[in-house]
Amino acid sequence: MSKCEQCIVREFSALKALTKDELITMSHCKTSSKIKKGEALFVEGDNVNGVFCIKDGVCKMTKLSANGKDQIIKLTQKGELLGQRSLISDEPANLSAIAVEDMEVCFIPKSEIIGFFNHNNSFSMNIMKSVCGDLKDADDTLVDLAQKNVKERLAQTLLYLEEKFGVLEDKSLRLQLSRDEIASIIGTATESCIRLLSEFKKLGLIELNGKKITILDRVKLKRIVE
Amino acid sequence: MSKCEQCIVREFSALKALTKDELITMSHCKTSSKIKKGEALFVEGDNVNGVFCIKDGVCKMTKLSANGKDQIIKLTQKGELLGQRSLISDEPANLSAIAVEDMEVCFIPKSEIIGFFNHNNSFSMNIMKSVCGDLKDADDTLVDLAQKNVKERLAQTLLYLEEKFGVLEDKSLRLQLSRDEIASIIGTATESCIRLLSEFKKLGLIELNGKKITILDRVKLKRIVE
DNA sequence: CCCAAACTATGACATTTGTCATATAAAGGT
DNA sequence: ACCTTTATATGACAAATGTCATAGTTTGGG
Repeated sequence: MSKCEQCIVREFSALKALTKDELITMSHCKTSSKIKKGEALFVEGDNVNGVFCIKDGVCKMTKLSANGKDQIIKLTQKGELLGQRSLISDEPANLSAIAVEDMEVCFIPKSEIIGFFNHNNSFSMNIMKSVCGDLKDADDTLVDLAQKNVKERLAQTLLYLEEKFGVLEDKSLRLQLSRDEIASIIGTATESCIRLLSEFKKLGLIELNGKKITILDRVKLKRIVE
Repeated sequence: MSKCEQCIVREFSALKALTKDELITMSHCKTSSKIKKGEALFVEGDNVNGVFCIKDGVCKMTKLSANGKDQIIKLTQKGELLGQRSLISDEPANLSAIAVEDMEVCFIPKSEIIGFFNHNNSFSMNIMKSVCGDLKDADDTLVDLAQKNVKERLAQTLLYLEEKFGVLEDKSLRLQLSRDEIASIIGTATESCIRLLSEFKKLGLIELNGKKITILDRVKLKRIVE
């Protein structure tokens, strides 16, 4: 059992407000696990009963639409927490969390979090700010989905993936998603997504190499987004 | 200056957790005002510095898109609070709040709310649950925008307007929005919205009389939504 | 009461996007 | 290493949606 004190999650999440004593308590009640790419941390409707800390890897938060397609609502990575909303609302998960890379996570039971919540004002404030940040992001995404066309949304998503997850040594996007997953972020058919990626490639905006995508012309992509 | 104790907002919002003493304190620091249809309570980027209680009327929360069109993110009515997210995040408003009916509101300054927040656990929990509810709604709307077509979204919106705001004596929707506003909820061009309303009318699903919309066939509308 | 401005309605057409079919390429299990 | 499955790619076409034009209708201010 490793200590929570040095954990990357502490550095980037609401957990940074915890005291040394609280961290020690947490070290004793947490459970660590490894999740393989494609596996679910939880799915819509599950009672999560706690919060996950992502020590490594990336997962997609998805929701199944009536038409049978999954929509990706959010990508969550190393250093972030999962399941805060369910915990506060005291409701089953509204979204599924599926690993898009192999992950390492810790699970902290609800009772523990509630305890910190009630005794550490700065911790509860952090959690609330994080939920508020999610709400702002969701509202912004909602406007883009309603008002931008597919091409604009694709350009925006490529820039977002570069900004949030960075690039590899060869300059290609670090987070490698399938065409299907990219389509599921921008809310379009897989074929439309593939077609537009080909178009961007022909225009010299990006380079494609299997799953590797390299952004060649940020300025023109930004111009497409507007 | 009226008392807050009997106010409808207390009944339906996070304020129900306030004690008698807190309500009295609030009565003394609140400011009431009337907002005419079309006027703004606040706009994107404003420092709101407090929370609005809606005593009467309805307002739309909108965000301006890069293409110059407003997107309606949420409709808020009598009994609800406004501006919670900005207050918690300590950020300028992400959305504008514009009256779609004449409104009566009270404004409670930030300092007051923060005070309740720090001393009344059940109040802060209520506010958090309310923000979490907004997040869930936003995520759900996001999936609908991404995966449903305009016809499905229009049918869904009509049913939603009936459910949330009810009907008048003549069975028409109580909340009367312009075609432009309806289009701005479902994220489409005004003309498309008008065309589909005409189509629904021809199919006998609804009746149109100026701004009045009457739902005639809930079952078929639900079938369109899926 | 009248008039300008805003809203509603509809046609014609262009553009965007989705669907189906098919071919090739890549990935993963035994 | 082989084979099945899955992912990527592209064409052809249909359907959905946006845009522009125009006309009738309603609304609100003076």
